[in-house]
Amino acid sequence: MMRISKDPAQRKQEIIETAMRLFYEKGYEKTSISDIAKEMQVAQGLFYRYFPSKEILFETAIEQYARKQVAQMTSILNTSHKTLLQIVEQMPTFIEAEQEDSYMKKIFHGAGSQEIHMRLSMSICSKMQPIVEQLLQDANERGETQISDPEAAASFCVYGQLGILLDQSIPREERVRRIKKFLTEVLRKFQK
Amino acid sequence: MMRISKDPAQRKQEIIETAMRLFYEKGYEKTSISDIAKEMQVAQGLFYRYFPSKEILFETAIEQYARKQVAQMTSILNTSHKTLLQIVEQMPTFIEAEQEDSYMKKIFHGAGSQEIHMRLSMSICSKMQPIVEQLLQDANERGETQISDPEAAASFCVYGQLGILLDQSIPREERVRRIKKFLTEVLRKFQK
Amino acid sequence: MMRISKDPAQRKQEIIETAMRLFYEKGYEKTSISDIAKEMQVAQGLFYRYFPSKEILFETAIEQYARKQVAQMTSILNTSHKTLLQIVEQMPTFIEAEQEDSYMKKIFHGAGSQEIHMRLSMSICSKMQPIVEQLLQDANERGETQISDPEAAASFCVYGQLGILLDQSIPREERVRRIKKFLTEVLRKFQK
Amino acid sequence: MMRISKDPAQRKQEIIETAMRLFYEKGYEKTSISDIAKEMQVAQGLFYRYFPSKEILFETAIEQYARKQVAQMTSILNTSHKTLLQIVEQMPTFIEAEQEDSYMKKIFHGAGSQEIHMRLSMSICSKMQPIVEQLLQDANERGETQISDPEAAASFCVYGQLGILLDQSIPREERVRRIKKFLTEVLRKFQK
DNA sequence: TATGAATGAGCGTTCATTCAT
DNA sequence: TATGAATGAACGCTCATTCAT
Repeated sequence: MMRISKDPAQRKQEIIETAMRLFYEKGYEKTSISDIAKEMQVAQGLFYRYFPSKEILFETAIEQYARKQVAQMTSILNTSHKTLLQIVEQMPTFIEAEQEDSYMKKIFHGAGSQEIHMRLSMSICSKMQPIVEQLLQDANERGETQISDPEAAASFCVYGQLGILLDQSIPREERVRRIKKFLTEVLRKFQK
Repeated sequence: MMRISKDPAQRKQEIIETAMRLFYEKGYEKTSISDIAKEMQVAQGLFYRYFPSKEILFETAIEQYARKQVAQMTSILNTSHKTLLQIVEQMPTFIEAEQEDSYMKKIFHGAGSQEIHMRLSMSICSKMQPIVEQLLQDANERGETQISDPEAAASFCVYGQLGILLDQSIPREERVRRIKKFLTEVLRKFQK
Repeated sequence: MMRISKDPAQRKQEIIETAMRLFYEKGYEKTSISDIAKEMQVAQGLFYRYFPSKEILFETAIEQYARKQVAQMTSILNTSHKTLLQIVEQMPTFIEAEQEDSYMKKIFHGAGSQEIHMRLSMSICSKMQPIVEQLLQDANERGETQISDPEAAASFCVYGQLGILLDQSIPREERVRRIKKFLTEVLRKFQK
Repeated sequence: MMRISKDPAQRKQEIIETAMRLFYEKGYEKTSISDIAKEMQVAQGLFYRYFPSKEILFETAIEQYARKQVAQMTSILNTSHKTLLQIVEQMPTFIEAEQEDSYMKKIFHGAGSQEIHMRLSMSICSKMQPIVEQLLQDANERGETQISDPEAAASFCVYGQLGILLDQSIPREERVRRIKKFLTEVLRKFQK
């Protein structure tokens, strides 16, 4: 086979993306290093120049994807001061936070490995919770709301979305709309 | 090895329990049928008289445990008519719904396979959501509350707990207390 | 399960027949003792009261079936003195020698385990060869024919049929007809 | 263990030959992949780089050996025009068509797995029949013979040899001699 | 005689990982 | 940096056979 040298960072990224796509399509355990190498048209051994093991790759990939999603979702936060209601309105949800990632487009829509789906969702949630908690505290301090347990509240705000989000019998936009509507409703009740 | 015949139903249950314990301790993929057999002091082949495959055992076990938990949690429901507030107060949570199950005692407390933990939690949540949704609808019909989207609300009530529940830096009873307190608070705001 | 006692000889025969049917349908190696027991609606352990091992059963069954077929084919021989030509005309071939055996009906017609098919054919051929050899010697002695190497001739007469017999693109009766016609033709040339 | 890389084509052939030898010595089912690997002093997993399954290896090997044998037997055919009698005289038989193949030398001589022997013989016969049929038709067309059913005749010529060939009580050369003598005798009778 | 739960050895196959080139 | 043949340890699963009842 022809030998193609690439920029290491780029190669690494290529591996992560190919792997995630396959992990999502077939599941982690059912995706072999050989599958990934075949897909990339590259020798199996090359993999071990970039990752010490399959498991590390998996963690790295999940982490990277979760981070990307969180970055997307929080992209509106730091630009200016907003009320919670505005944030709820404007913040992209899990679903909307997808863009160019070829496989990400599928992940909250159709079938695919539930395993990865869940794992990624949980990773995203655990990253979002402290961020939301801070938002709630800030709102409390601004006198905008009166929430007695911001940590618990953040848990409900973040993880509470999962039930609707994972319900694939509801159309995609509908899910987002209802989540936002519900959060808005609750929020109003917590405003002074 | 000595040959000990047992009642098939009992043997099957014994397999489920041993398997779940090991799955929880080591993870699904890292627990081999051989491990389970060794733990039971039984021939490996015996397993296949009771389950056609490891995967089926897994599904069966998760399903059984989820069902048990849900039964526990909903045990107070059918006895009499109660207000939502009473239900929230009295309903056992994930955590409290543990009793005799040798391994269940550990699962929401200490370490162990996140994988099984999550999988079980999700299974329980997906079973609880429609039940809670019905409770909310009933309360609406009784004129007790005014919740515009009971399905979304149920999602937040059920899945929303996960963030707190999974936070092992908080002591166990504390977690339950805070969840109940938060739910009660929100609920009050939705009462007419 | 209900316990049904049967005449041992009958049970043994029942096992042979069930086994042969399954061997034919699925192949020897792919048929398990458990399959046979299930098919007979009988406990697995029962098998070992009648046969010391699966392999012995197989040999016994092949032998019995081959013997039956040979008996069929040679049934016309001992009744009276006949010329070779008459014998060829009247002798049932492999194919025609089938009767009541439910599975035998299929064996030389449609699909099924080539393995058993071949094994049985070979067993039948090896039993037929010395018989045919004797017929040829007798004919020589009667002055009816002049065949220099009756053993070789018998080999060609018996095994030679296989090519046509196994050719399932030719209709069943056609195969028999052509074999008999060819043998008759050759035979005529060997008559003085 | 030392790591010895070889040319893939050569390795594949090495596997085929080792496997065939073991299949012949012990039978197909009783030869495990592990046996083959041990014999080759190679890791078991290596096998699966070359063959997707044991069964495919078997078919490949039988096919290859049958083809080789047929090529040997038909090697004299295309060089020039010959009469059937000359062909019979000169054509190498099954037995003579063996040469360098280490295990082939044994196969038509001594004991060994009847199973492989038969399977190979049948494969060779089924390949030879149409070739012989064509030879007979050509002879008919040349006016050399008058054979009414060349297909049936070919079947007898090819498969008919099996009885003698498989009779291991007769010395090897003797078997060949008698087959050729018999075929010659019959052939003469079919000449005009 | 019959049952069927239990045994235990072994098999085909997979795959993360290594290493000579 | 890249290759891909080779390793070797497991693993899920099957099944002929045994034996307590």
